[in-house]
Amino acid sequence: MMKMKSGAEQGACILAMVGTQLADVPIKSDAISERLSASPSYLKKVMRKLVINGVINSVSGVNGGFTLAKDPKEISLYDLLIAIQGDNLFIKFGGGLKKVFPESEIAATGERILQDAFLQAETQYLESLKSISLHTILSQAIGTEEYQFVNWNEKVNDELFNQLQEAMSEGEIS
Amino acid sequence: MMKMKSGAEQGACILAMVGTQLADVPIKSDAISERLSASPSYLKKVMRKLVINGVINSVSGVNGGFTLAKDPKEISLYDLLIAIQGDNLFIKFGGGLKKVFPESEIAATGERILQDAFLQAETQYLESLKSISLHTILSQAIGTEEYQFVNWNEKVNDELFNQLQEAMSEGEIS
DNA sequence: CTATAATGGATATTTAATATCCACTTTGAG
DNA sequence: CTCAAAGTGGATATTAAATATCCATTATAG
Repeated sequence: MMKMKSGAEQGACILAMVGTQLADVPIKSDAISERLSASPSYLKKVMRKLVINGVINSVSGVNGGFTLAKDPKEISLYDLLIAIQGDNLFIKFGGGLKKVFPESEIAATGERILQDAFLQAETQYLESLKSISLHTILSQAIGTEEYQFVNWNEKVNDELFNQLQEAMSEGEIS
Repeated sequence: MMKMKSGAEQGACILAMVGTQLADVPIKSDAISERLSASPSYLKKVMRKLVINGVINSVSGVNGGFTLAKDPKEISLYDLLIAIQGDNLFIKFGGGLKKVFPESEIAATGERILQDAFLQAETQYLESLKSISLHTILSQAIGTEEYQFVNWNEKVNDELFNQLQEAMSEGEIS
């Protein structure tokens, strides 16, 4: 089975599907993994991360599946990334400098400076991602504010997307 | 042999040693790997990355070793990270969305938005790291501007660092 | 010429990410 | 109440990437 380059990209695709799914019909994980040609069991674990982090909701059983847990305007790339990657995202500095300068304050001071610097950088990174919401991405890409119009659980006619695109390029400017 | 958590931390330790080495005596890679209790051959490859990226210089042969390629004020954490990690640092988005919305512009537009957003975030991250120089870290941690005073190729008396610390805490404020 | 140190390629090992399998729980329908 | 469909969770397997080793080569000083 083909491997996704990164869990984050997979997460983005998941949100694209959950976010465009008809609001009252939960999307099944199998529908997503099929479309992404991704490992069904692993994809479920990825989706679970999104559930645990409050990005999507899940319901078990017949008619079960996944829905967005919040308004798409309240779901940012920050939320996506934190949910998928947790704190495994960035460089972590341990106590390496202690080997260079043992038993003096030099190592401790140095590490503090390093940690502050990277924390600062990480904060900038994450803050930047907070400004892009799922709503922004979907409405811009699809060209309409009513993007919850697909039932991915059924066979999807991909031509529909083309028609939509054409209609948009004539009518309104997104 | 103990493994370093991350190449970046190892790189920081390397720069700490090269940066405090007596200016006219190149430091040998074996002196560094011994002190860091790191794999000598792998550490050489890490150092090679720093050489290739213009952070340090190398000389082969007897009396050979490594020296800083630039003024410590001109070496930033950005330089370190780029040298060590290259472009493997961040999330990369491939063409995953094309599976969700095939053959329409939706995927292309979506990916462009995502890529822009992450590029923006990465830029913020890296720019932030540019503001911290090796000079800043060493002078702050050690407490003096004359930090190129160690010959790591010889047996180092670690007590010296403690004495230095004490002298600093009496005399000047760093 | 020789000893020392960095370089580079091929390969091995280890770790983390990805994937699979299966037993379990939850839910709605009949 | 039972059954089938769907998510959950744990144990484990596979794969890819990072780390490590080995060894032959090149560069340099004496």
